Amino acid sequence: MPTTTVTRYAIGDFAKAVGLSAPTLRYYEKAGLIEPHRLENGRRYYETADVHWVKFLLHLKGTGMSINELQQYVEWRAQGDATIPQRLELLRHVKEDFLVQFNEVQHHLQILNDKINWYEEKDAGITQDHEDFATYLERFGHNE
Amino acid sequence: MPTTTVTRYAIGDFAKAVGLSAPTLRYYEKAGLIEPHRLENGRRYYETADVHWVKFLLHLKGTGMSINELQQYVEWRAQGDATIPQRLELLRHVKEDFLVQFNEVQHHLQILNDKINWYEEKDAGITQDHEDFATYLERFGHNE
DNA sequence: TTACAACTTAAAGTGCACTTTAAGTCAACA
DNA sequence: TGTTGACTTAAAGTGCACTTTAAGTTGTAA
Repeated sequence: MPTTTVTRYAIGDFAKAVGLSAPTLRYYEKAGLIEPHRLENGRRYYETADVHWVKFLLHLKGTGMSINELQQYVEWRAQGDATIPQRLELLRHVKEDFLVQFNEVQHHLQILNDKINWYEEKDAGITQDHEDFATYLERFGHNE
Repeated sequence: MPTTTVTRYAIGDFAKAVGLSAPTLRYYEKAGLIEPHRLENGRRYYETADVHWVKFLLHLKGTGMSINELQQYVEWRAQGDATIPQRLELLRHVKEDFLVQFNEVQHHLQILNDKINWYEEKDAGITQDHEDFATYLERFGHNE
């Protein structure tokens, strides 16, 4: 007689598994992003598939999606394959916004790096008569 | 008799020049990040150097520095070259945090891209009997 | 069996970075 | 000369994503 064991996570263990707090999981649940199962005593439990789902949500969130956008995505998902075009459009839009931000942020890093280098040169080398940061930036074509 | 003209920006024009709102500029000023000059009638005015300064602040902010960290930076800056080591340490720390975030975010993008591609294949190709997203990710070694 | 940790809910609180409002002064143009 | 728009201040409000609190129930180890 074959048996299968399915891992059931209590909310605290699940929280550790996905790197969120239990209150945050309840908050996401209220927002409609997660639908845990319940034991007979009313306590939530989660399964392995839920771990993957939450981790995927966190990836989307990490690309800049708000809770509201995630809600929309999840809603469409619940409606089945007919909403795949909508979901694709949403994700493509998220990606476009992401790439814009990504480029901006790389430029911010460049300036940060330049400033660090400028301080290092100023700190190590000839302190007097040192060119200012604006002039320094120009030498690399890093204007503004 | 030589004369020089210095460009003076009223707060509204300055706001446009740096891409912030006038209230935000007043907010930054209260936080100690900007020190505009004043006309005799009490109105603020800004000069070209202030444009560069605010843009630089926005670069730092864009790397993840909070208003509080910017305040600390500005405070040290006002104390002169003796605080360059502290400023360097702060900026290096900001950079480290940034790079961690940057790597994470690139991974988020990868998963987003994978999901978009998965939808595109599912949408265009053989809809029935399609492998699930987790299996799809494994094909590329993009686990989780 | 007792005590303590983990769970349940609803509601209020937090932190950040602004944004808006209110009430008033001032400047520039038709 | 009047009226419109831009400025001044202090204080209150907003939006987002949680986090904390309060009051109670339940499961587990000593």
